[in-house]
Amino acid sequence: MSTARGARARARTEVTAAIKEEARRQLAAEGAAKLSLRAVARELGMVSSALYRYFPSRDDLLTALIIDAYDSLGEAAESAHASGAGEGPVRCWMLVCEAVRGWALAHPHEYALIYGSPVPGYTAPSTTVASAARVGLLLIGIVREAHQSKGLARPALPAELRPEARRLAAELAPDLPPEVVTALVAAWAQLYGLVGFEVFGQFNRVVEDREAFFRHAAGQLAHGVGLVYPQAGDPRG
Amino acid sequence: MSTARGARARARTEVTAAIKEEARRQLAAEGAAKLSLRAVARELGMVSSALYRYFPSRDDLLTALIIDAYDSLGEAAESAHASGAGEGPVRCWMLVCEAVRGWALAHPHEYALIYGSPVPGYTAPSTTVASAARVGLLLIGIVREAHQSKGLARPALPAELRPEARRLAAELAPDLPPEVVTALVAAWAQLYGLVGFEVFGQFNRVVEDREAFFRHAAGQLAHGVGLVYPQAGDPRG
DNA sequence: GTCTATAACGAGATAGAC
DNA sequence: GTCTATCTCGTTATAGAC
Repeated sequence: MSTARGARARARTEVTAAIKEEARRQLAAEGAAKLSLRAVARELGMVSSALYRYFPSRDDLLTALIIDAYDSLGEAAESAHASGAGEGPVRCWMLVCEAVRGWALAHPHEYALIYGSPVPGYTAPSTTVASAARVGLLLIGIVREAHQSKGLARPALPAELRPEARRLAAELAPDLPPEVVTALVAAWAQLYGLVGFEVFGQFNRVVEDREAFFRHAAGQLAHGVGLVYPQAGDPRG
Repeated sequence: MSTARGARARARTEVTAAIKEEARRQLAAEGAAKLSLRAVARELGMVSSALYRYFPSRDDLLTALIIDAYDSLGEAAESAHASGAGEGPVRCWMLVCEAVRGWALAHPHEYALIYGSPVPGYTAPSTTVASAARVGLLLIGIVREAHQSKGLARPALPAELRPEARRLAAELAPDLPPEVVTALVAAWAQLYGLVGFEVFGQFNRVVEDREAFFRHAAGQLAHGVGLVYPQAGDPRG
């Protein structure tokens, strides 16, 4: 709010950061279900009641961690996307998918927090949706770029799914063909299936070269939504 | 072991079942992380130490619940598969996928137990692998049937993934083409991505007609592993 | 042999008085 | 912000009923 932030505000953000950092440590050790304000306070040498000046409840601390996790993942995906600017939609798709996987492997407990089992007794407030949508918006943007440069095939769509496809397109990307939006939502879920299986250990003793495996599967997902490698002499400027 | 089981053995299995039932109730209410032997015992009117006659530790109770969940899912998938006998591999694939989804929606907490975030401090013993493999073996069997009746296309496979594909085929299904086995493992993970997103609420306010959406996505997965609808005059007897 | 009950341990959470 | 009394937990040792 003020350009020259006072020492008070600075101290507050520092303590807030320390609380979240310690909470993330506990998340890794005990899981989200056992996250306790008291334990965080003890570890920080504070008294539990003091924490309530920073987070009104345990659930608010959880919400803050969830938003941070979504934003951290979103930033990783966005910077990967930016690094592929001008190299075409397929390349961007791959970079974003690999960024999601890389972030998840580097932050397995935060990944579990946002894409794993729901925390019993906790329901995320709508405050989280903006951060949660970042990767999805990025994927939509990639497909849109391909669509505008005519680099997008039309996936098949059975008649029974046509009403739902129209709904999805109207909700998420009215400028894109409904078949594409539908395929994109499916690919989105499937991407997290691949990542989740690797992060949660389902690929242990099954898949060895997980990076190559993932690269191939992510490429197949791109194909499924209609992304194709740019033709020689493609119309894009 | 004995054909005429005595009253002792019968009582034992009954108490064991009651313990697991109550544990499942707690699983739904509080999550696996907070599953407590004492609470189970209290609810059953027993004393906590008595439970140790049935389960040597809390982790063993958890393991039993995990095996039961895998077996329950496996049975659902297997009976769906059996119901489609003679209707061709694509039909069987769809039936199994829909059975997995149906079971997961009917048992969300048990689904979270086996395919959600790992339980902190718990690592599943190798006792669980046989039950955990049932759905996977079913999918392999479907693909094998298609392969034997020449109803299987060969998916693409980049050179970089060829060694891993050979490893996977040797491990999981030496009689099937490595490209197919690789695509199958990817489809397997992607299937659980679709199911997990629905069960864990990621599709809330996004996908409305989830059954039709899933059916289509599962059909695309079948296509991805090389399954094709039987041709007119297909060579299968 | 098979089970349940009592009691206890060490560790941690929790509620409330001060 | 501190202290304490009272909960919870997993687990074990022991004793006794059937």
